[in-house]
Amino acid sequence: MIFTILIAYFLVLQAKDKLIAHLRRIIQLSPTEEVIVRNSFKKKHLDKKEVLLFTGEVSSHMQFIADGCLRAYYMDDEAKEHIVQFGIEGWWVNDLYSYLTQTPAKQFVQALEKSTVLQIHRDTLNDLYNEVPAVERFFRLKFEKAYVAFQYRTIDAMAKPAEERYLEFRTKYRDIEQRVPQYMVASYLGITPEFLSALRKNLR
Amino acid sequence: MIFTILIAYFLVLQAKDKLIAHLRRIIQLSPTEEVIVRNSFKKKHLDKKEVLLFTGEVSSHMQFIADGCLRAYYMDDEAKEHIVQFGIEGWWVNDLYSYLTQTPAKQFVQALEKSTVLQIHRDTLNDLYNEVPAVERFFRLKFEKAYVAFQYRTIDAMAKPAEERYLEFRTKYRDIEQRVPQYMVASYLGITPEFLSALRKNLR
DNA sequence: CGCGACGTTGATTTGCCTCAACGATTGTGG
DNA sequence: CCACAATCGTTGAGGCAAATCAACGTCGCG
Repeated sequence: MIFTILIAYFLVLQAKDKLIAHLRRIIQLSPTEEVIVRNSFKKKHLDKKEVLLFTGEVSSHMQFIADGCLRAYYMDDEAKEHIVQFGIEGWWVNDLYSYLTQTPAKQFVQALEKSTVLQIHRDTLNDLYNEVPAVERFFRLKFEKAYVAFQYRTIDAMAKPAEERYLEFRTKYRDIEQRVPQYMVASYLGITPEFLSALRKNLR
Repeated sequence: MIFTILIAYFLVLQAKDKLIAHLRRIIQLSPTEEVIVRNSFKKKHLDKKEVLLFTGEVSSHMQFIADGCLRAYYMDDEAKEHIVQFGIEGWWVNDLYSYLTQTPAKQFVQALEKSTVLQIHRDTLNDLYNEVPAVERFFRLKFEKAYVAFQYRTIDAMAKPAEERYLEFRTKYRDIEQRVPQYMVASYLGITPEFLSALRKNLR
């Protein structure tokens, strides 16, 4: 019993250590600030297939993935899934539109493996921006990067053929490709599983 | 002569007033801070078709459009243009990847009309983030919004047929549609001018 | 006026989708 | 631990959305 508690506590530390290391790669934090940041996040374990955010809910947390693999996706009017984003250790995942505008989410956020995320509530984070300005800088830089990444994804989606996009996905996210089923890669790329299968055959 | 100078000075003020009003819609600025911000930007006039940033150059400024209309676009290997972004009064335009990573731009930024932009140098802006933290908040919020917008554009590009995307563009950017040639709208939507023409015929 | 920039039209081709069926794994309850 | 059901990947036939190519009409403008 005590042993289990110790292990659990150790896992919390581990997860938060990852977060702090992640932040430190981009900004500087004083020891005091580090403590404030640590205390602002809560750990949450997710089983495989567990849903962290449902369509229709309002997203109230930012989520850092300490362990595991998640996806954000939405269902169109024909009940087809479209994957917006994958996330693994060290990534952030959310329906950001819902979070920012406090409107019902259009996306699901779901664990694809047993995962651990660190959550920070919107109000806590907004306070944190004032208490620890470096955190605001962190997110500014983060969003700049994320914005650019999506810009390129958009351009690619419109201008490049599926095969090229697949090959780029492959080199860029080799770790992800091996952890998720192929039909999800297809969904991420905006093509059908059948067509991706055909593509792959062609590449051999 | 003096008269011209007076008009020019008036235009500078006008342009910077627009910028300040733009910032004030999102953040608060003390009178002192306002002056600092004003002095950080330099005005630049652009003729129709003038290029503000060439592919291969490194983008060193953020640019606020005070007046006119610009586009950011890139050329693929087959020398075809792809429009990444339009911008009119009150928008920001740049090859952000180049700006952030200080690598050669892949995009052109070009005026589609006689335009006025306010430029701030990267170094100046980075200093400004420290001097006037509200500016950093402004850009964090800006990029959050821009990120979400591109996320939706990506999803739409992959999941929705061209006709639907065109109709959405139309309602969302009616002001832009009327100011730019139709083939640029097609390029923005990721379709050929011929196909857009056919679509429009179909809609009547 | 004449030229270049822009929009349109039609014929043909192609990239990707739909639907249906079938193996191969995986996983799960009895 | 096996049997059976899901889940996942693959194949192939047929169809549609959008691209390509070529030609032509119409402006606005130097």
